Amino acid sequence: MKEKVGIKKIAELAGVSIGTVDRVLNNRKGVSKETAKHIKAVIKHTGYKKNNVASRLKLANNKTITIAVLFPKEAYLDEHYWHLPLKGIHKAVSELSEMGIKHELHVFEIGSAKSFEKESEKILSKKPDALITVPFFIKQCKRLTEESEKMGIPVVFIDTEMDFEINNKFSIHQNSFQSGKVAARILSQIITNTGRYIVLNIVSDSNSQKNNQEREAGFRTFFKNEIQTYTPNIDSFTVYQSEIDSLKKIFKPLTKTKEQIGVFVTNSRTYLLPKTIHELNLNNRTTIIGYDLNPSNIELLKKNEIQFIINQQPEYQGYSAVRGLFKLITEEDDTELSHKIPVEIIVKENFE
Amino acid sequence: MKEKVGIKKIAELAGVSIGTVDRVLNNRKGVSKETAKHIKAVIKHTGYKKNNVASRLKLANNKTITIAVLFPKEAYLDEHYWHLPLKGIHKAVSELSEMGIKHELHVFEIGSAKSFEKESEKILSKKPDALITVPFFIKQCKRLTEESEKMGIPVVFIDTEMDFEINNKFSIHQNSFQSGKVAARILSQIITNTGRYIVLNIVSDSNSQKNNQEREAGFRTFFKNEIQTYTPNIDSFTVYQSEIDSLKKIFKPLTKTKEQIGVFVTNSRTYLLPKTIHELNLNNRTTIIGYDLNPSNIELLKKNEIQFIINQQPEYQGYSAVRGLFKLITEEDDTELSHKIPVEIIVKENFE
DNA sequence: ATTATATTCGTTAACGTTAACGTATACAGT
DNA sequence: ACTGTATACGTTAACGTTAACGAATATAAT
Repeated sequence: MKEKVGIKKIAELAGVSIGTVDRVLNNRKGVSKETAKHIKAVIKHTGYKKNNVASRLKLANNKTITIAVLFPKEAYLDEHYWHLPLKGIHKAVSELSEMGIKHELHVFEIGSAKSFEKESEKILSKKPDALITVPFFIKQCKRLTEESEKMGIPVVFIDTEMDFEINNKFSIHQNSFQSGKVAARILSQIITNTGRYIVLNIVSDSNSQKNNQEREAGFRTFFKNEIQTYTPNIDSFTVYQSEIDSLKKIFKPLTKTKEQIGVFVTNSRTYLLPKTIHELNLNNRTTIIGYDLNPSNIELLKKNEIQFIINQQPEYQGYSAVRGLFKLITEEDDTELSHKIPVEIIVKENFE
Repeated sequence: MKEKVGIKKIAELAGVSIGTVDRVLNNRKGVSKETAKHIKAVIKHTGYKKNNVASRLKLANNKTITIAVLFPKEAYLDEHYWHLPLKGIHKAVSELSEMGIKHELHVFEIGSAKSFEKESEKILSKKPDALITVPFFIKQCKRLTEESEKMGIPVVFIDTEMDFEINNKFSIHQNSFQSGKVAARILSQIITNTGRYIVLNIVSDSNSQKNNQEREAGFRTFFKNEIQTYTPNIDSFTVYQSEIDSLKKIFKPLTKTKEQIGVFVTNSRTYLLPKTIHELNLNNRTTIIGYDLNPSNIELLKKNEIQFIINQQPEYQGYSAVRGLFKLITEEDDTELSHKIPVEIIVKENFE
């Protein structure tokens, strides 16, 4: 049975008032060095831990924790992928609302680094307690983290891996390399050594390619490390979303063979492929694995025109970003702010 | 900007003291019918919602929420499956400990309905605020839910589906039927129409067979509904764990063919199979899919002697049972107490 | 020496909810 | 009418933390 020790007990043991104890706990000035040292010793000795329920009750109104969110403007749209992490953020914030926490959504244009820069400046000028965003624009994100570092504002990047190194950065995302390996494992079981493998990067203009590259690297590494018995032929293609018709050219040659085809689409634009596959009548010997449960992908999964989707649990990412930040701010514990999202495989039957 | 309305505001608006408001909120006696009605009207009108932070701060010491947990005694063992939901329970309880919540673990013998009965009686006599357990013994669980219903103690069953119907029951588990279908989907992609399918029930004496049956039913239903082009040969076998050597008899005939073999093990004892497969030299054309990430299964997955594991997120089940109960008790919201656990497919690469 | 200014600390009133306690009124029984 | 006892309510002190306010003492400036 642990003694419940609060600020009062500490004060009593140290022979000072609770006011003074509070001063050292929240390191406010006004305490002599000696007493501070003494009180700290008592605190350590008793193993005192702040009661956040009491603390937040007191602070909820005058010191609300404000979490700024900087997302692509598509987050507003119900049907869009970016809505999902936002939904998770909403959920966490509403669960914690009694603790005095709120969030403010700012949006930027996916294609415009300028708009990202502008909004991040606006956010920082408001001095939020924390920031959740997405590492799309390398240079701007670097700046942002530097600035917020100076201001003592923690930043959490979600969803995408960063191709730059910053200490003290927080990040919640799936390991792209690993997910590529998982995709390869699945396809390899189905296609085996008798079929063909195709890696498809369907890109839009402005995206960070880091994720795609890592995913492909993982995919190829799997075959290198795990498959000793044969060396499969893996062809990679990059297709711009604006020139999606070129998909036909890629798959046309395959109509002449009878082999199994395994396609690994390295991002969420997986839904752009099935039409072509269908038109070329390849659908009964093609297995498609891609990313993300956006409505289009779900639809095609249900129709069995996509066979596997790798889910990144975007809603959970937003949720745990908020939960993690709250823990960081209220108890200086950042352990929940840099975790890996498991690679989740989804098939048609997951929706039944 | 919502007006923050607390008990004080209600009192002011209703022209009574906060004491009286509190009395109607917690329906304690001592309020005249008229004033009660009036106050209730004001409450409804303002959309008042209890501040649980304040409430729990006040109540944490004298009215701790006690959650009884009745688990197989294997839950004590780190390496055992039943340790995982318990771990989740621990996590949630520790997160909520400041809110004044604790749990008490009681254990029963997996083989003994008597011990389950005995412990549940012991638990009820202690009048906990809630109970989390496992629906192993139909009759005893029925009794238990009836008794606790009378006493107003909510019960949450986790992990396993129940084959009995009780209203007002809470349950957190995976849909077995669905998981069987997912397993079938995966195997069907790999084995196709050229190979053989085997469903394996490795049972111990006393287990509820409900899960196994449902999983097999889902598995078979998949082929019935989804596969029009061929009718695969699916053989089912039941093997007692104590007579595990009989596995050899089952698989011996297959050594004479060259076909692909897909084995669906309907429970967590999947780890008992690979040895036999290996000994019969079938491992390079056999795909095994089973359940649960116990250490043995993980080991074999890493060695690629099991190819797929369906995870039921047992830790999360325990976690959300506690979270859900807390929400039920503190805000009469039971929405989080009857949810489905998604079917999660795990492969070797998930561990890298 | 006297006043001004820092430094160090204790006191106290909140935050919103709870419930024990106290008080006022009504109504019963004698 | 008088006492006893419900009944209906208000008052108040907690829960643990926070921080504004003020008091006391020390140090510096004149």
